[in-house]
Amino acid sequence: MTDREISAAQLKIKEWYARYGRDNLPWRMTDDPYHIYLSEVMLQQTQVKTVLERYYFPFLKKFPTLKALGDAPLDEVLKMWEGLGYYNRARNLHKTAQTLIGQAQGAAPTLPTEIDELIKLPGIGKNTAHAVAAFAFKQPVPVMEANVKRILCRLFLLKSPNDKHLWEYAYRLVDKNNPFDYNQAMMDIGATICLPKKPECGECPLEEICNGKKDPEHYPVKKSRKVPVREQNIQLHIYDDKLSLTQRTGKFLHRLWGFESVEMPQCATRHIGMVTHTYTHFKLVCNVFAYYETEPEQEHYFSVSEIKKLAISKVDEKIIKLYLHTISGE
DNA sequence: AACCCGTGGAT
DNA sequence: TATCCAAGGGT
Repeated sequence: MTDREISAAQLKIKEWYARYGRDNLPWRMTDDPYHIYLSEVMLQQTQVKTVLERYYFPFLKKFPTLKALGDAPLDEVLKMWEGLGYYNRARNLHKTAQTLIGQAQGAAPTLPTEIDELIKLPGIGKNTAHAVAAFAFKQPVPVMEANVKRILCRLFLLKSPNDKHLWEYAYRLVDKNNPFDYNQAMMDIGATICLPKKPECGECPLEEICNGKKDPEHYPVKKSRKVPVREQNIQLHIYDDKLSLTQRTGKFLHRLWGFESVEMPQCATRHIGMVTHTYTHFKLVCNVFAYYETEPEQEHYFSVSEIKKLAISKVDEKIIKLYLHTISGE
């Protein structure tokens, strides 16, 4: 594209954004870098609707500042993240807040304004660093996430480009006079018009210059993924109407409370049902067994109301639900 | 570079 | 119901 064509496209984008942009997103209406940073992390691989309706406001109410976040116990942060998934994000958020508190030496902690400093912080990759720089600090840099990626693939007929290539296109197109509006507009166009399936090219401000408008769904090529099934036996240790839960230590669902799997359930257990849960890379099928103990054999036992205070993953929530359903039918 | 890491919206 | 995939990052 020539410079003239790029300028024309930027003008179209700007005009479209003024009329159709999503102007009610709270992280667009604040200047607080911490709020913008939090939204960017929450929105990683997560839809706007989920963050907006269930997580953004409660989290900020509980942790209004970087200082409040870093000073809080990690388990409280995880509890506010419960159900949002990719829990490493919560851990890295907490770690980053603590790092910045340390660097502030008693003053109020602040986020760095430069991309090369932002990207050193855990949980901030190239895109999030660019997003914070553009949205919180008005720097003339592009973002390059799922929406922008799809638009670029269609504009320039890219089937499976690498990120380096995509960043080159993104830098060429960004409106350096209006990086905030430009980037927000690109994400809105991707989220509302340039959809993965059945994009509405007739409504798109970039239709004239788009090379992929004839067969947009061919760009980019979608990769199929197969989801292997894993079977597990879950043995509930029950003592005095309380359940034994442990805090996970591995990479998967790290630090969340839940039930451990066993090779073989002990004798004197009762099969109370099955629970399935589909993750991105595998499907879990759990056979759940109840084991009633006459004296405590595990470390921690929790009543139902005590469990509600712990951060628990969705599959363990399903197991608890099955257990409650079982005992209510007795 | 390929794989791991969660959950739910949308169709 | 099954499938895709979302404001990605870490390893």
